[in-house]
Amino acid sequence: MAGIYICFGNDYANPNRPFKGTSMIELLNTYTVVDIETTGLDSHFDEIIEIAAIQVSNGQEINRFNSLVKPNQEISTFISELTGITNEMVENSPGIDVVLPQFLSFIGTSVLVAHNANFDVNFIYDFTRLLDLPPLKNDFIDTLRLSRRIFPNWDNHKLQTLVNNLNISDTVEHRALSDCVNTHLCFESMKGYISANNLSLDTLWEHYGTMSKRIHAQTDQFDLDSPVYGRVFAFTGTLEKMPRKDAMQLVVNAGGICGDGVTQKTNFLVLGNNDYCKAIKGGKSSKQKKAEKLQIDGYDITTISENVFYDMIGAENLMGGD
DNA sequence: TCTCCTCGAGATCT
DNA sequence: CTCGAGGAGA
Repeated sequence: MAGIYICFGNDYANPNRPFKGTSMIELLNTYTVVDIETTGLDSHFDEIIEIAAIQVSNGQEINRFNSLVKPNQEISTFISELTGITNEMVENSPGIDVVLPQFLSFIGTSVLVAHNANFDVNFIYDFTRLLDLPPLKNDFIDTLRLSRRIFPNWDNHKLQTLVNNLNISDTVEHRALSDCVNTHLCFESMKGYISANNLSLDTLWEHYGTMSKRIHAQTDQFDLDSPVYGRVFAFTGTLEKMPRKDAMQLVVNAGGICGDGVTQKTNFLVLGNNDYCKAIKGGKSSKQKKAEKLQIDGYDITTISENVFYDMIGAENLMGGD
């Protein structure tokens, strides 16, 4: 599908991990599944002992990465029993300083998929900083978050539970590559469940915030001279050339701001096809009427047609020129 | 009525 | 971390 990129993440930047990517909910077909095994839960004190990734294209695995990692500290018996990874096994394995650059090269800039993705992403992020590597910026999809939303009645949403309930396997191995395989299958299974049951991300997240809140910029490099930059947009009616949320995406990618309704802060109201309200008195939507009133009252708001909107967004943004 | 915020409860990862 | 509840402000 077209480049819709709905993110349902935090609006505020994480002060401890300023370059960390966004937790997005998007049913992508091309992504990289990642998983790590560690000596414990705390990325400040614990270390990675195994790291794996699976490159997925069109839903299918096309490549995999897998490596044990020798930590500086001893692996506790608790972790050895949990994962099956012993001190002996990692004795001759490379350190994280060797493995992490290879891993980062493998995942590139792809969107990551993981179960409780924040755990893996935070761990990897912190070790990129520790080793003075470029910080992990990849956006990511959390299958934990997705399963909680799709199956709210389940007792829990551990990977083990997903694997069982989705009839993928009986047991989970608690090894990095094995968990990647399971997470891959779980994600594909949930995507299938959504389409098979005529669900969609919009319906699943219908009451979470508002549409405009769910759309985040795909870039942090804005053209400050764009007529869109820093301006507040609202939409009314159905656009002809694209879904409204795609148009909102264009706005925020150009550094603009989207609102759901017309307020005193709105600068532009984009008029789509309003056939549906022909029957309404004056043939104008409530948003259009409100915009006209605000304009009369002296507010900086202009109603524009869909075509004028695309002109404002500008060929320089869509065609990569300057 | 709508938007923005703060806060607390509840999970999941090894 | 995520999400929803409840309050402040318009």
